[in-house]
Amino acid sequence: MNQDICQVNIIHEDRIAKAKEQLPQLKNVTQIASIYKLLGDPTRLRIMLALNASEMCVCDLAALLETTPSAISHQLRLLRTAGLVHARKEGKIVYYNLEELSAQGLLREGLLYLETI
Amino acid sequence: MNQDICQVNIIHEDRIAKAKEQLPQLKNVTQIASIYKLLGDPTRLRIMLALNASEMCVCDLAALLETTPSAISHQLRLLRTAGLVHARKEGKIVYYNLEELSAQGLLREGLLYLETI
DNA sequence: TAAACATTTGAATACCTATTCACATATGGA
DNA sequence: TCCATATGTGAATAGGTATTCAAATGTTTA
Repeated sequence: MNQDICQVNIIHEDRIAKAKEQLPQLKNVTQIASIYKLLGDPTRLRIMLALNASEMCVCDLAALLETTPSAISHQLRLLRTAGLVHARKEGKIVYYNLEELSAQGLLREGLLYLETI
Repeated sequence: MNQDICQVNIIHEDRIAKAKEQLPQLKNVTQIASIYKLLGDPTRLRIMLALNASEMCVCDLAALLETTPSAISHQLRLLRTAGLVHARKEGKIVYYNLEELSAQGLLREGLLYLETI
């Protein structure tokens, strides 16, 4: 079959039209996707779930997740840039927290999903 | 600093212990992460949102999302394997639907997240 | 000041993955 | 039967990314 964009053989124009109305702009969908993507890595998701339990520093997270502070720090930067966590510095130590009202609903739904399996 | 697993310098044992209690098993966290990851790609997320609006076939999705049926089919296979969508064949045409009670809560939260930006 | 330590950062690397392309399969109609 | 069409599939590839390693930065304390 023709590999080009499927323009000729549109099967259900009504359904396509309805979905087109309901679908957010690509730009916005991409933005939501970027949040899902951040939660889609086990290390980052564990960081988020750990911070959901308690404020923690980089070394805490490294010990808890049995990895290196460097790996944690790299991932925290991504989470921070996306506004999912924020940092609070106290002397040498940097404490990380979940950003309220950002991804907690998504985290909650993820845990609910787990219960259904 | 030592790049090995951070065992020596555990800063807040109480917080680590609390988080360790609350954190699901790595195996389970990884499974949730795999769902987020599937939603973390713009093409797949748009497929999911489109199917949330209406049942559609591969060609419909290709036309709506302005890509090839092949690309759509590849992504649908991943979504099907994960149990997020299911297929219903009718003659030549394969209709795809969202699997109820699977990722709809996650989708809803994603759209809510969009409203907060 | 010097040393120890928590964290960050940049480059390198190994792995993953989304799309494309070519082709196969399957179904319906002429 | 032959053809058009809808979908699936496998290999190849280009781009993305998580981790590691080495080094730097900033901060406290001796």
